[in-house]
Amino acid sequence: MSDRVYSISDLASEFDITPRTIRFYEEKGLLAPARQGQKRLFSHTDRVRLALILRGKRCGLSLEESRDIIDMYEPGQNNAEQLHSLLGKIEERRAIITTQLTDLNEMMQELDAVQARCQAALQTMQEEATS
Amino acid sequence: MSDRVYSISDLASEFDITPRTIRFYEEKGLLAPARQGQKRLFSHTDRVRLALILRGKRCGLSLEESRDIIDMYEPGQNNAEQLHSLLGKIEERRAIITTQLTDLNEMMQELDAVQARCQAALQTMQEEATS
DNA sequence: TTTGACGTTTACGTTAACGTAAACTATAGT
DNA sequence: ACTATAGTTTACGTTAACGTAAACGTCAAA
Repeated sequence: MSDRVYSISDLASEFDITPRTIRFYEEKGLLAPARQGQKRLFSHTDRVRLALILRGKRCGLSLEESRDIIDMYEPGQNNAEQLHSLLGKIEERRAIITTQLTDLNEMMQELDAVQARCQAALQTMQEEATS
Repeated sequence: MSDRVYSISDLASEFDITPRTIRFYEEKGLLAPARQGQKRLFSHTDRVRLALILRGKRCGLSLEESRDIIDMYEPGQNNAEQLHSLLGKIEERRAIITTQLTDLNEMMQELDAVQARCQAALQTMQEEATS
């Protein structure tokens, strides 16, 4: 377990975001870095959480959704009811992700088709030019 | 070519959105339905465009991004420069989609892992109860 | 004919996710 | 001692994507 710590600007530059963004995530309860005096000290696990938040953003998740998902990853409580609740949430999220995967694959295929048409059109123009 | 037309509430109820949302999309230039007097008349292709917008939303696209992509699907201009520009945009979007697919698959695997742990924990509880 | 269902425009309100600026602190280098 | 660099809090500003409400038109059914 590396106990390397990161300053706020370390993480900001690494993930290409602003310190303001990181403070905002803390304000919203998505991060809870340690402090040294007033300064924030980010641990390795803080860094991982930030990466998870940003991955969520790339997938179109809101910060609240990202937090919900990240919370799933953590040990959490043990009683049966909560475990069942968690399993339910996992199924919900799985359904959403499945839909997204389908949507993205469709978009990808459509882009392929458009690309092919573009290239064909350019090819035709080439031939006309050399005729 | 079915020339069936749809009212605003037809589409709103079909796609489970409000008329306000549809008017907003028109205001932003994403839709341009015909008119019969003041009333909007949506054609089949309007309906398809709306479906594309909503699919974009499910993938986390902004309305502007959705419009850009939908515009790609249309015949558009012919000159070589514009075709090259379009091919460039297609590549950009393809890269983003590829990243999203990777991200989503990662999330899916992580959900699988959490699910397995949950089920194992429940199983353990079951066994303890019957011992 | 009046009521209801459906449509319209106009315009202000709201939430999320930050941006931006002010005013301040702390510390390392010259 | 002075300055640069990096950090802090507080607070108001901004944009996207609608929600909500007001005030009105239209047309068929009771």
